[in-house]
Amino acid sequence: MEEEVAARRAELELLQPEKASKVKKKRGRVELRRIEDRTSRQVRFSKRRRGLFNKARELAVLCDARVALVVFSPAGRLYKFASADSSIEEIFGRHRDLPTTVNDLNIEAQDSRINNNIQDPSLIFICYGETT
Amino acid sequence: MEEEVAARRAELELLQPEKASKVKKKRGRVELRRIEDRTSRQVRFSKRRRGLFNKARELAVLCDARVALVVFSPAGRLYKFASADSSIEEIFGRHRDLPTTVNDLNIEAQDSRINNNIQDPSLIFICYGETT
DNA sequence: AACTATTGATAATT
DNA sequence: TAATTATCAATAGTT
Repeated sequence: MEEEVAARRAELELLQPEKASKVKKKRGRVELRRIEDRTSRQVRFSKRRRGLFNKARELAVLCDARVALVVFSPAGRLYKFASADSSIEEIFGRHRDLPTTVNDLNIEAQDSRINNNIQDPSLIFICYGETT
Repeated sequence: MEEEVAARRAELELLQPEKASKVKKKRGRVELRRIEDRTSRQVRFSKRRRGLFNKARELAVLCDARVALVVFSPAGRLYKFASADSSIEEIFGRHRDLPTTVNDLNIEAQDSRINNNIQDPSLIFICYGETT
């Protein structure tokens, strides 16, 4: 295995610099700005989203913290996590049919809080998304 | 620098296993369950919280995603992040004096949504915490 | 989608 | 309580 790596490196060094940079683009530090290429952005989103949610779960479990996390993908898909699962699920459960206007949202939000028996007053979490 | 590491390793290998395990406890995979020791738990919370929020910020910026994250420490302290800052800040701003009952929460929540001009209908995020 | 080199996060330690 | 570093985990680039 290590021999394969060494062989590959040797091979790369024999290439022209231009060619080598194409074969093996320098990674460098991750620049903290929007990724322009649409495909890369989506791929990175999938990878990083998974990582982020794992971290959130770990923090909640290991450290006995309450964590609520909501992410909308650029495409408008919704991802969520809450350590106080029952509360957030009750609230979310009513809103699979996502409303599209602010007025609708306000009305729905009131309904959801009134109709659900919220058990944990220290973490109330209401969220809506448009699936564009 | 590498020499120092090598020297230290060599030193450890000379120790008795019992002694060595005291000097250098095997890290192993992080077990996904509540950390019992209070101090460790708090230290880990601080470190992991910082990491989680960095990841959240990176996901939002790099991938142009909307991210909302709320964490309550075991001690009840509140930490939050939202990529749609203005929305969450408006909502949060009104609730520095944290209510303590579910009824209070419902009333306050209604007020906040009515009085704030919510600009971004695809990310509405209402959260309350008790500072115990 | 799966793999690997590399960076980044962090558990243990000082 | 903060700083260091050895190690593990996440992921950028590649296939």
